[in-house]
Amino acid sequence: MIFTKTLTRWYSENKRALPWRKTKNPYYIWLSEIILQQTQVKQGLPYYDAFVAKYPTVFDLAKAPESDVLKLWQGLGYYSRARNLHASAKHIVYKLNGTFPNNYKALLKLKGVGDYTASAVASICFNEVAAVVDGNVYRVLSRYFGIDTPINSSKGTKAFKALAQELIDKKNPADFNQAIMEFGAVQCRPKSPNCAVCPLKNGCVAFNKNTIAELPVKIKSAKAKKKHYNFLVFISKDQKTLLEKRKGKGIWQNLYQFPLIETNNAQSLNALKKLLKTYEILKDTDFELVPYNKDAIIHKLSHQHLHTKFWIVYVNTLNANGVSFDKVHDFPVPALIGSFIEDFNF
DNA sequence: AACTCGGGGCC
DNA sequence: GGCCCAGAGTT
Repeated sequence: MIFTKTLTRWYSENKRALPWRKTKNPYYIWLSEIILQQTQVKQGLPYYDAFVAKYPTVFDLAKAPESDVLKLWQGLGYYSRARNLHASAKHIVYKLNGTFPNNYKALLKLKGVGDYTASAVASICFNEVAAVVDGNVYRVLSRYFGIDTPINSSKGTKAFKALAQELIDKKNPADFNQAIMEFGAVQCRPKSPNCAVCPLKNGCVAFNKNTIAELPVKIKSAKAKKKHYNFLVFISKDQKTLLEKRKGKGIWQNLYQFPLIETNNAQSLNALKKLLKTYEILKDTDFELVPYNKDAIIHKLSHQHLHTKFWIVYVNTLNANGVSFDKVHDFPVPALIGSFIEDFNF
């Protein structure tokens, strides 16, 4: 088909030189695909290099403590990717005897590997004819074929997967999959795509009907909820502070933070001081409370806007859980906390 | 089918 | 402010 041929030719002439394109080692391809989930190449690239340097093989990754893996992942977001990456590395090493899964069905069983990643690794490393469907593929196909089925409806998911599977180059699935994604990222961009020099514009329905800007169609997601976070930055006279590990289901699982008080609205100095007097750690001890930032820092996540204040709590001593200032940098923390730690200059 | 999970970059 | 990004897992 002309679409498939044109795309693979375009790719051979225009592909970017990226480190994971120099190898077919499934460990490296898997690693790159996990890092690139919901993440642009520019943002993921330094993390890929860092992981390859620190964990050159799946055995090195499997041996590492989870906390080290999260530390290296710090700042990239979607931390379940790091936790699942590590868990799957351990599974491959200790349950599969270090033999990497070598087909779509087996890859799909790994934690953190869904339809997209299983297809990507299977096609790139093992030449399996498994079409990838990511954000780029949705965009390219919806425009070229003029499809307005919402890409995030169950109907759309199935339809685009089937279409991609039909179009994939059966002789060279690896290059076709990478070609259509690269084309979406570089040429058929979400905003201001470069239609002027597009090799597919003659057959592109959206280009010819001038509906490029309307495609792909996507069902809107709910607006982000506003939350109020008050972080307590304890400072003791012997240069220690407190960090706690986040547990349970929510954001930043297994990362560390300063003790947090979530409130329904912004707190004044006096209101927070009152709250702290009943706070377990401070029940019978004197403390001094000083706000660090006057205006709340608004940290934006996909589904939450965190209106954040850091409060410095001066105390005489801390219990055995106190963390020396020079150790603070060793903990994996969310970007929001990391920025504070840098700014505060522990 | 809807919701949750990050952070950065663009308009 | 809204949208997007080499998506996956849970409810």
